[in-house]
Amino acid sequence: MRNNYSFKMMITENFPEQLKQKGLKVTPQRLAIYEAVVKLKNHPTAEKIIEYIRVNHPNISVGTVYKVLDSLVENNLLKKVKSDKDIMRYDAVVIHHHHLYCSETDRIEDYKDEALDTLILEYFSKKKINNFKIQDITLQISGKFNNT
Amino acid sequence: MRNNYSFKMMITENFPEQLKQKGLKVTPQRLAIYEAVVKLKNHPTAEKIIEYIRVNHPNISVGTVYKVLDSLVENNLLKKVKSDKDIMRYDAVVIHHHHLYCSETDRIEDYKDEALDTLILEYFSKKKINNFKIQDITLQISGKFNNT
DNA sequence: CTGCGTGCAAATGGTTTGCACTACG
DNA sequence: CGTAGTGCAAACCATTTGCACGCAG
Repeated sequence: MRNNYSFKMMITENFPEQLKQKGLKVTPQRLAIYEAVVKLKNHPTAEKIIEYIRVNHPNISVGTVYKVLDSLVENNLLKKVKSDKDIMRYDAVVIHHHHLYCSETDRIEDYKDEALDTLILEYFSKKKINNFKIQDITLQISGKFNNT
Repeated sequence: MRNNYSFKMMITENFPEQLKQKGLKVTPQRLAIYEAVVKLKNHPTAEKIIEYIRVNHPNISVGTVYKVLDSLVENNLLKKVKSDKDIMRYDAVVIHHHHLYCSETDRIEDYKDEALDTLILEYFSKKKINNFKIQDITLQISGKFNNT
């Protein structure tokens, strides 16, 4: 977490072990679904995940996918991402980071910037908000990707 | 927009006139729905809005409420607010501002802070994001309200 | 045995859509 | 007339739920 360049690397580190630590059993369904979220770029919807795993696991049911996603989010192994649409999307990067949104293309990219975080934290260490205790600040940065 | 203390005041300014400017007809339904969003604190859901207007307008239908909300959002007279749940909520404050979230109570408060905006803008005027052109930055500030 | 995890299908619930009707220019 | 706006009810669709089965400890 100290180095920015590799903040996405930890997402695949020993997922089965993390399941065990949380008291969750290691099942083919959970492995497949987690792999789908990691491999699929652009913060997939449940639908995309189902589509992806169906190739190698045609028998995993829709209900199971939602149940697994919920339990992984609850155990902080995945994160839910709100998009402009009212469809939930999922993110395998669970450490603190921001998001770049393009409303035209529905593309969502992770954005980590510790200098920015520090700047904002410093600001709020001086300026308090009335009757509110801050726990977390996440930026939604909207704009356009340059043809990539 | 220059003075912070009154940033919520403009929301009620001559709504019928704004409708006309956008080429929308002034109807009792639109007035009632807009009034509901303004009067109801905490960024109401469609359900809360329906509940509110039902008292004085028992015959406005659910479909109409959704259609009116959509058209007002499209014409920038209201804004959609994403909450943790997958239910849409609406905000009568359409100028740029941030949100304070309390996940425990589902409370959402508007937060305007031009000094903070300036700070962040200055930061990004120096540091560019690769392949991305920023159009808007919105903060989601999560935390807890102090018993108010 | 005990129970977590799964598959399946039905149910749920917020939102949308189609269509006929109305009011107003 | 012509059309934007509305009411109503059915449809939609992402997600949830209930339940029976299966597998591992």
